[in-house]
Parts: sequence; structure tokens; C-alpha cells
Amino acid sequence: MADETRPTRAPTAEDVARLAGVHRSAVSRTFTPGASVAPQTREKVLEAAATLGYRVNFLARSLSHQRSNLVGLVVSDIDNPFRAQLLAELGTSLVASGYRPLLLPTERGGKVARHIDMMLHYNVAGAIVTDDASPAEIARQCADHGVPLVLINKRPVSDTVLNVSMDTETAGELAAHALFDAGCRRVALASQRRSSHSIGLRRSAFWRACERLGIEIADEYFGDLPNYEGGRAAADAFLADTIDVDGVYCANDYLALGFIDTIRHLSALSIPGDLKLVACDDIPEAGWLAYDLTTVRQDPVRTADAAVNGLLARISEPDTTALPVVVDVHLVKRGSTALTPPKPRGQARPPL
Amino acid sequence: MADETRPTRAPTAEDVARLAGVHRSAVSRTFTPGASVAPQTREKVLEAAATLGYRVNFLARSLSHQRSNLVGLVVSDIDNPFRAQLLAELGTSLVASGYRPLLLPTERGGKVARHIDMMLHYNVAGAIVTDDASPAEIARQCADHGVPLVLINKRPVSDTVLNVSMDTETAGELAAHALFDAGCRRVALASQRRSSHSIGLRRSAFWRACERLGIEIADEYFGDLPNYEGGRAAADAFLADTIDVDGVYCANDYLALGFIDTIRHLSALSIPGDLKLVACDDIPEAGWLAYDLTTVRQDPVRTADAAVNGLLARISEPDTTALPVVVDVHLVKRGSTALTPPKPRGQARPPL
DNA sequence: TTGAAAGCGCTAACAT
DNA sequence: ATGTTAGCGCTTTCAA
Repeated sequence: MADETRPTRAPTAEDVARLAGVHRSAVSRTFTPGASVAPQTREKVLEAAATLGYRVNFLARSLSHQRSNLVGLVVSDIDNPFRAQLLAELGTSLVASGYRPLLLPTERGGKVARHIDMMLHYNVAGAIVTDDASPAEIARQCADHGVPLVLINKRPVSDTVLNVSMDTETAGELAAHALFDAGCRRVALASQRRSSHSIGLRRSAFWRACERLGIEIADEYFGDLPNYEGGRAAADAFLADTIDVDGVYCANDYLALGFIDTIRHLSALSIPGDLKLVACDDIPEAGWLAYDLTTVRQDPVRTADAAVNGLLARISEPDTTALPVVVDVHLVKRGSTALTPPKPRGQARPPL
Repeated sequence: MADETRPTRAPTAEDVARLAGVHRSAVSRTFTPGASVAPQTREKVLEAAATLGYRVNFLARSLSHQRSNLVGLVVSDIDNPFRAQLLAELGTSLVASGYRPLLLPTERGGKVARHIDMMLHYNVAGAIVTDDASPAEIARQCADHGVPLVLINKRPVSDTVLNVSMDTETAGELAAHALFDAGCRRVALASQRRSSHSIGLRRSAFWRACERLGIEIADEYFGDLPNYEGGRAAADAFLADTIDVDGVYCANDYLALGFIDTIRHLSALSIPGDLKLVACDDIPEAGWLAYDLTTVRQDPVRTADAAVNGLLARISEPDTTALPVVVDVHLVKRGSTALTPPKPRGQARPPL
């Protein structure tokens, strides 16, 4: 009768109670952290549970609690190594804190509305958003439903949602200084065409810093997206131009990789010989031999930690105003801004 | 009284029923795909639901159904671009199919047991595992609890769990042929030290193919992990050796990037001049100008689709035996195996 | 087609 | 400290 192939229904608290000779509530209490159970009752329950392979049904528990320990993780552009690292960190960190990440990947142009909908279906305890899409709506909806929300590197929407972002202002300054120290006085910018909050901030901060330092910004070049292809496109535009610059700031590393490759492989320019380069993020690739890119580091581990801790805080005290968290950045100096002996021709940018 | 700041409790089916002037079950039926509701009742319910912002509580629904539409996604090494792509695809594909991915990232050396535990707590509808850790235990446990399981590129464990894997045999052949066609007759292998099912298959298949073609395998070099650093370590070992080879097969692209960088930047050897290189996966980086790596493509989209479709099939018919799915591979020819004019010195591998 | 009622597995307030 | 009981929000037989 008891066929091994037919997996029997999962054991319930009732089953355990029966076997242990106690009441269901005793079982419940045994598995509830702050409950009072007699040590020996607890023992009996634990043993029975073990032999039966009992596990608390979190769905039922969440139903009682009116809130699950699921956390919505809205992410886009996982192909960007920084995002991938961040996602991994957020995931492990959440799991370590007893929460379960519900992964909600956003395709480009995908409806974020679907995701909030989803999360609300699941009574998520909170949500973390690092998507590039505009979070205004998602934030409002979450607020309406009392779902604590954390935005990473996004435009702040209200003082009820926590904003965790890198120190863009300092990042811009560090980048400008790095170029200045490398001798640059006339630079270009490379970024994405589609406007983005965080990229926008990086650009303007860099711009201001250059002004202060007396660095002239000659022009700006764009790719469609802030990725490798975007960097290549920006570099193509750059090379097609005839302006004379001695440095370039790329809005992020991922894009910088494409920029570098195009410059190195499809032009006669040398980095850092003819052109210094600085970017932002410090993805692992920036440290690779093929790139050796000076960049402003934004630590994904600390960012993720700040986001998760912040979320936990908001979950336990949802009614406090959320003070924005700014994650420090620092310059990682590499070969792309190395000082080089003056070129024989003595020209910053030789004709192609 | 009705303060906007205090988000009111989410509306329930009861609330909707009251507003629509019907019974709760009518509401339930309205939101149950195959139920029978009078068109106008349905209309009333839908309207009431809309004004109240009602959403079915999936936790409660799952409790009734005895199974949620959560799917465990056990992933490790998200830093590997192939894994990142796969994860993104799996996520979007699951969401598109009406399932919700529960992200369970495995740290290196992390206990997978924790994850199965978690999934069982949530009555997941199924699970997809692309983790590198041994899945034997996880598979057994899932089977015990009737949780459909799909393994991607892992060692098969039983005919109740579906195995989706790339065609390693063909991959080995394609790689060997690519090297052969590029003129290689004596090659080396680069992979990871820690044994891994999929890497192991790639190696042995390549080995056999070389034997058939009359390519001699001179030696094998290892890095600790199948990543960039692993590739660098393997290349270091390779360079420290004095064997004379004309080609190298890297067990995966990610590792190959490190291998290439070390060869290109820390040795006098040229690729493909002195050394042809072939790897496996076809991550985006392989096509970058800095690498231009000939590789055997394993399409993450098709792999993910196969896994998700397979999972759905097993969810609907859990008692059929799972026929392994093999995902086709093909060669992507790039510069690392380009034929080059004979070197002036006429020597395959010049001394450093 | 619709209302009534039982039950999914668990928690928590209450009573003992 | 433990048993009792009333829900949590939904689905689903069963009658009507």
C-alpha cells in the first residue's frame, strides 16, 4: 500500500503532534523562536518532527502572519557585471537574514507594473529595486500597500522609501582629479544616450568637478545602452570626430570596456599614451590585464549590505522616515591613467 | 479616521463580494481560469475588484492548492557571464510562464541542504539547479517530497529528474576539429583543478576527439576555479613549463579570458600566431575585440527554455520518466584560431 | 449558475 | 506550560 513511488503528503504539525503525543500548538510553539515550551516537550516534538521529516509550512505561516518573508528583487541588466555582483550579494544577504528573494527580472521595456502586481500577490515583506526603469509608480504602489521599499542608485521618490546610492558627487571629483593628475586638460565624456538617473548624476558631478579644476570638456559621445556595445558605439563616434582631447571619462566600466577595445583595436591611439581613461564601478573586468582601467570603485558588497540592512530596518519600523544612505567610493588607480613619457611626435592625438 | 498614511489592510475576496453584492465564492470563481460565472456577475466582481485594488492572495491560494507557483532557482557562480545570462533567461522565462523564481544563491562551499529545506518550506512547484555542488542529495530530497526537479549541465541522478545539458560530446569534437583545422597537432588543456561534472565531460570528450584526429595532448594545466583567475593561474603554469605546443583548449570561456590575458600580456607568445585557442560557452566576452575567441557555443536562451519547458512538463506529469534533453552546440570561429603566415623564426613556441 | 460550508496548515489570544 | 479555539484568505465540493 505505502508505495515508495507515490510521495506521501508532507507531514503537518498535526502529524507531529500525534506522534509526539502533544497538541498541535505545542508543535507550533516549538518552531516559534520566542515561545515557551517545556524542554522535554520540545524534545519530544523535535524528535517526532525529525523522524517525520516535518517542516513548517511557510505559506500557512505567512497567511497567519499576514506577511511573508519573501522579498521582491527587481533587477534589470544582469549582464552588467556590477549588477550581477550586486544581485548575488543581495540574494545571499537576504537569505542569510532569513528572507527569501523573489527574483523579478525586468526585460528592457518590460512592464514593471507586472512586478509590483506580483509582489503584492505574494504579500512580500519588502522589495529592493535596482532596475533602470523609472520607479515612481512602483514606489507609490508599494507605499500604498505598506510594502517597505529600497531603491539602489535610483532617483529618490519619497521619504518613506529608502534610497541607497553611491556617492556620485565624490565619484565625479575623483574621476576628474585622476584625469587632471594624469595631465589631462581637455577631455571627452562617454555615456549612454537614453537618460538614466544614476548616469545623469555621474555626468553632472564630473562636469562640475572639471569646471573647478579647469579641465575643459570638449564633447560628449553616446552609445545606446551603458554596456560593451554602447561603449563601442561611443568610441566610434569619438573616432569619427576630429576634436583633440587627452582624456575620456566613461560613465561606467562596462561601457568603458567597449570604448577601450574600439580605441585599442580600431585606431592608432594608445591608452594611456595618447588618451587617459577613467570610468566608474570597478567591475572585475576593470582589473583585467586587457583593460587595466582606472576607475571609481563602488563596492557591491557594501551596497548590498546597506540595502538589506536598510530594508530590515524599514520592515521593523515602517513608519520612520528613511534617511538616504550614501555608499562611499574611492579611486582605484590603474594603467589607463599612467603617466607616460612624452610621445616622440609630441602630439596628444595623432591623426588616424 | 481613514488616514492616508496608515495603509489599510489589503482588500480580501470578502470585501470585493460585499461591494459587488455577491458571495465570496463568486469572487473566487471570477479569478479562477476555468470556472463558471455568469458574465454579468463576473462584470460586477471585476469592477468591484478594480475599485478596491483587489489582488488574489497567492499565499492563501497556494495553501488551498497544496502547492505554490514558486520555483526554486538554485544558482552558483553568478560572476560567470554564462551563468548570469542563464539566470536572467530562467527568471524571465519562469515569470512568463506564470511561475515565480525563488532565488537561492549558493556560495562556494555553502550548504545546499539549506536550500532544499527552504524550498520545501515554501511548497515550491519545482526547482531548477545549475549549481556546481553535487546535486545527489538535493535530488533525492526533492524526489522524496514530490518536487519536480531539473538539473542543468549536471550529472544525472535518476530518471525522475530531468537533465538538460549541452552536447558535450559534439563540443569536444568541434573544439578538436577547430584546432586541427588551424594546424594544431600538439595541444594542451586548461581547466579547473576541482573536479566538476560538466568540465570533466568537456575534457574527456575533447580528449577522445583529439585521439581520433591524431592530435597529441601534451599536458594539462589547472586553475583553482573555472574563472578569470583560474585561467591566469593555468596560463602561469603553462608558461612555466617548457613543452612545445601549438594550441590550447580551455574548458570554458570565462577561464579562457584569463588564459589569453596572461599569454598576451605576460609572455612573448602571440595568439593565434604562436598558439591557437579554443574554448567553450560563447559568452559575450568571447566576441569582444580584446579576446576574439573561437569557441563552442552553448545558447543560454535555448538552455533556459528547455529547462523551463521541461519543468512545466514534469509539473503537469510528474510520474513520467524524464528523458534527458541535449542542447545543440556549434562552433563560433573567431580570430584565436585564424591561420597565420608562418612565423619568421619558424618556431611554434619561441623561448621567453 | 450560485450560496453554503468545510478545510488547506499554521499562529495567537485565551483559558486552564 | 499546555490545550482550546478562532481565525488568516482562498478554493472547492455539495446543495439548491
